[in-house]
Amino acid sequence: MKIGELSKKSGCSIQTIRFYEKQDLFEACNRSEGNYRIYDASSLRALRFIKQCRSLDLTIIEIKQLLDTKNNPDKSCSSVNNLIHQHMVDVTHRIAELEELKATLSEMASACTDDRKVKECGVLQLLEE
Amino acid sequence: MKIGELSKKSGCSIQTIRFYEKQDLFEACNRSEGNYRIYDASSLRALRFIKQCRSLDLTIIEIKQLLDTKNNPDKSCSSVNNLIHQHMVDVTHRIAELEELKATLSEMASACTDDRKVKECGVLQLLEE
DNA sequence: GTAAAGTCTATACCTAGTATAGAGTCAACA
DNA sequence: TGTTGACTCTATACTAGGTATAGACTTTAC
Repeated sequence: MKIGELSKKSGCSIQTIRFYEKQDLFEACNRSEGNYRIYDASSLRALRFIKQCRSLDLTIIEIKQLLDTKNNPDKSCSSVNNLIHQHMVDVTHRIAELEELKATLSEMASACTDDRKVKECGVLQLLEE
Repeated sequence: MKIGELSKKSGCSIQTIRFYEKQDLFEACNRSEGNYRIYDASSLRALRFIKQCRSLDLTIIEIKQLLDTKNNPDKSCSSVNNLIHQHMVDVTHRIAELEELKATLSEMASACTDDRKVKECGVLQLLEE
């Protein structure tokens, strides 16, 4: 199949597929006579794996590490587990930050609920502090 | 005061201050004979306002809009209130996304809690799906 | 034969800065 | 007076993960 079909089947845009290839995340594939990229079912599986990882917000570098690990089936998988665990810690931390931000924004919003003039705006006054 | 002092007093790095100036977020100031930027107390106030806004995760464009609004003290402040409100909605939305991600990661982590071989790793198996 | 759709590479752009190189300025000290 | 060191200047490149374009080429359909 050509890149357009792979794009539709995988849900990744054509540019993204080419981008992953350039990042060495996705193997450069065979080319047709006219220099078109030609993919098969295994390309689709590989791309779906990458997409799954990205949906977990793993970075491209981390995904490369995972792929590298996958190529050593007899090694320990602890690095994989650690990666996921560390990500969970990071996400938890980020949620806490955003909760704090939300509280600040909420406080801010309640400083000026009605329609005033700019010079009397409670929100702007809080921002000045 | 020179940029180094402003940097220390504001907590913004020197590069960031120059970056804000280039983005027209922060007014280009007077220069000394030797072409050094010279700031005063009002520069510090302006920079602190920007920093406060950035800590709320407002974009540079949004901050520009706020500054523009601030220059019209007799206009309505509703755009300011809307901005803060919309941001709260966005942050709430982002938190929900991250909570979902966290749940997925947690499920994933529990698929392989012990130290196995890569080919038996529960996490990698889930990632293949 | 030709038009439209698809693909190719290369490049620029996005956010909000950060990091660097290479040059100039200024104050203090010998 | 010379020089050292700290500070500042501009310009440029880089970060992450793509997205968007231009201009050329290939393939398909009528």
